[in-house]
Amino acid sequence: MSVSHPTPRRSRRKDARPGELLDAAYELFVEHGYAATRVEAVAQRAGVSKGTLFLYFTSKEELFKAVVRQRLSSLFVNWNAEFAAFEGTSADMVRYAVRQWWQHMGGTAASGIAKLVMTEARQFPEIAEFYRSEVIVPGNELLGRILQRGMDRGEFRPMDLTHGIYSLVAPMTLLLLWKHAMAPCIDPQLPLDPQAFLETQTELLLGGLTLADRHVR
Amino acid sequence: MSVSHPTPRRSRRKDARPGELLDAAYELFVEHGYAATRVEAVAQRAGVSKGTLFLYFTSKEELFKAVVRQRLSSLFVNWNAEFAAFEGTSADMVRYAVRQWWQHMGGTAASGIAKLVMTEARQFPEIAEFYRSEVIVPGNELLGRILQRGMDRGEFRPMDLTHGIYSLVAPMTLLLLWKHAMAPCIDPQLPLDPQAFLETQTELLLGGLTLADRHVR
Amino acid sequence: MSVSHPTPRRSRRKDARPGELLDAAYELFVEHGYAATRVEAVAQRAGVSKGTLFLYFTSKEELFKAVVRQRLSSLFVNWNAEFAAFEGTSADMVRYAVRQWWQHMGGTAASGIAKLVMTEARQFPEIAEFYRSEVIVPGNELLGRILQRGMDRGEFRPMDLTHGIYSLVAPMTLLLLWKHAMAPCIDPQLPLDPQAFLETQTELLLGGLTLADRHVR
Amino acid sequence: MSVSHPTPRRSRRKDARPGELLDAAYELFVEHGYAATRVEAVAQRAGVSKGTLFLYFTSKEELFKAVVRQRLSSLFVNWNAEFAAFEGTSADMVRYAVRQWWQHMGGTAASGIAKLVMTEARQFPEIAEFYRSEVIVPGNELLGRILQRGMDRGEFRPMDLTHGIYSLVAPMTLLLLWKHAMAPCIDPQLPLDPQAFLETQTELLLGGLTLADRHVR
DNA sequence: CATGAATGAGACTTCATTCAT
DNA sequence: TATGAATGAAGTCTCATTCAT
Repeated sequence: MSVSHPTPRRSRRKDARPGELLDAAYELFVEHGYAATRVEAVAQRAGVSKGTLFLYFTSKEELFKAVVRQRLSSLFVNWNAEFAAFEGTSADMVRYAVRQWWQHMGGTAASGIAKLVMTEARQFPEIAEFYRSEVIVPGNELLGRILQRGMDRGEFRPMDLTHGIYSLVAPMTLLLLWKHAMAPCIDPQLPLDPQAFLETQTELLLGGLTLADRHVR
Repeated sequence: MSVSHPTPRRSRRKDARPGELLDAAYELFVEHGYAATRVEAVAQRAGVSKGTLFLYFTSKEELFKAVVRQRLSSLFVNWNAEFAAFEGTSADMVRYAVRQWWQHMGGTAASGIAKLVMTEARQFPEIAEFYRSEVIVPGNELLGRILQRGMDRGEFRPMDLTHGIYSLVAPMTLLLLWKHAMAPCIDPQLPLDPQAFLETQTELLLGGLTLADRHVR
Repeated sequence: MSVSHPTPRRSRRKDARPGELLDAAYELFVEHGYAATRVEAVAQRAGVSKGTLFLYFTSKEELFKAVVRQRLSSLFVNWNAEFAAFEGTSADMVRYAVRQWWQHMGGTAASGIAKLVMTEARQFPEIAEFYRSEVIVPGNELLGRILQRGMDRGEFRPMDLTHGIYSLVAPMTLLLLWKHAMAPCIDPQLPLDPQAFLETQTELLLGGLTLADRHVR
Repeated sequence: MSVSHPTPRRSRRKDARPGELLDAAYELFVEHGYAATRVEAVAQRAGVSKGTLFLYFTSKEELFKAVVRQRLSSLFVNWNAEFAAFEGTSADMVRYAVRQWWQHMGGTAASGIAKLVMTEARQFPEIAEFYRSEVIVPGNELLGRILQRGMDRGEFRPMDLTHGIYSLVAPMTLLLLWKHAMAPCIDPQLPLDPQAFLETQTELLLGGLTLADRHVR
């Protein structure tokens, strides 16, 4: 409202634009879904006109794909390295992985992407495929390596790897949905503390996975 | 043009119309989402004209709500009674509940409703509220009663009830999403046997929940 | 302006619509060209709304192609038969052909099509090809047959058939352009009586084509 | 950023700019028509930015008119003088005129202007009027003078001057259209050698026009 | 009841034109 | 003078909804 600095209407900042538009689009896509989001609203939120948006993205669909790409890229870039160098029990490794996930994905804006993909995957097979190869596959492989390490080292009991992986994925997925689909509508009535739930759940799973003193007696 | 004898073809099954429309709408809404589903396609699939649809549903939105309502209603009608009379270990009760869920919800066409609610809840708060009161609350209460019973009877160790409930809900949710959001796009590449997964997961949770005879089974 | 008969706004006449739209579109396309013609204007002139137009033609481009197709089709349907049965001098046959052309093409609304094709052929190769195969080729063949007949019968002197054909085509083309491109803009200042010109031109050509008493002495 | 020595690159050929833009615009207008030509494409082809174009031409329409004006101006500048001094038969004069036309108009890039006028005259009456006064009128008068000379000298038989003129104009017009409207689309299938056709056509007309020594040549 | 032709608001996208730098 | 980012009016097309038959 203050007109102190003469903010130029046509500020020349071509490099900043795409990011601003992407951010605006992300929020609106997550909130309203692809179809119900009007490109004009995206432009408006980014502080530019309709036409400007099309200067950077050739179509609404391209904008959408760009949003997903931007938010997902470099999600698993250095994770693998980190885990390769991990020293300690495999149980701690699982705990660490879950905590990392919350810090870099579940608890961040990136989580909205998951809801977006769930919601629109069927209309945009390209997006689904991208999500599969960029998130699901590397994520599953990472978790799989941890579980395998545990079995190899005699920390975890033998198990079906796929089931083990999805056991870890399930609570994460639940939280993503909760956060973006249910909570915004009915939040105060069904509270759920994500981190506490994640921790409890992890321990519960580890209890089932670890050999511990199960067969001791 | 000739109206010689009263052709009963037209009035074939007037009363069935709303149901046929609801079925057609359900399938299309699940497959394409609310926005991408055209009312004309619904009418066509139901074998009537576009105009006829508006004879039974005042608007697309009403049609959508009717679909959700129809699919959710009477989902928990007699479940509670069944469980109230249950005799046996609480672990078996959990196993039974999970199996029932698969039989009546997860494994059936009704499961699409979950995807629908996830995807459209934000656009239709009414739907979200309806889902909450008709599915989430009764479902949670049911599971809560089972877990409480287990604790009361000394079968399960003390736990935070909410977390326990969601531990059971998580794998179910994962499966619903898998089925309706990811699988249709990327199925063959990431196979997951739902029932086997459910069973494994249940046992894993029970292993963590049960107190005493952990290593017995 | 008279409201004698209660003309129903939504008169049900699905079969009449395409023709009305085609007529309206024809006039506007000829007058303003493809790009400068707005579909809404076409609809308006046909007395319907924008949406109605798209009920019958999937796009502006399809509408355009339909216009051309409709106006060109059946132009050469029975001409050939007529000419095959012609008896008389080949010179009379040429005169007859030119007169027929004026009656069925040059002097009618169909002539606007020619201008349309000239104008838009480059943006619509499909149209150009259609015009070639439906108009140019059959037209040229017809004229070619007449000239060949004249040569075979010793009425015309030997000539390059292609040049002969285009000699006949040239004045026709000039008239088409005159009518649709120049005349509407600068008419009163450069008068040209089409039929008289055609006749003069035909006789002039025939004078050059016929052997007559050229080599008599 | 450094302004050490005055870089003459930018001011390379300021004065050439309008000409380059006009050339680029001419080509694109001929190729795609007025509406389908984007000013950005013109600027790009001229090697400048969109903004620069508007420095020289206030609007797309002005650019178009400038193109036509430039190409038409000085087309008939010294022709008349040339013909006034002509010595020889009037038939040769006609042959010479036709050949000149091909050399300076029909066979050159200037011919595209005719197509442009044909296609866009209705949208730009100003252009039509300009074409009339700059091309049609002087052209017709020139041809008219030649024909009149022929009649005055007893070389040509009496004729309607207007018809005579258009008899000469017709094949030229046909060629222009052929070149710019049809040939680019359907060329290889309907070949026509312009110069040979022109010559044949001219002789044919002369045969009809000349009185006496018809059979001499 | 049923139909389906007709409507028109609204969405995406283009592109001539402007203007701060 | 030159740039090119930004604008916004205008155009094509979609689709939920209406209504005469």
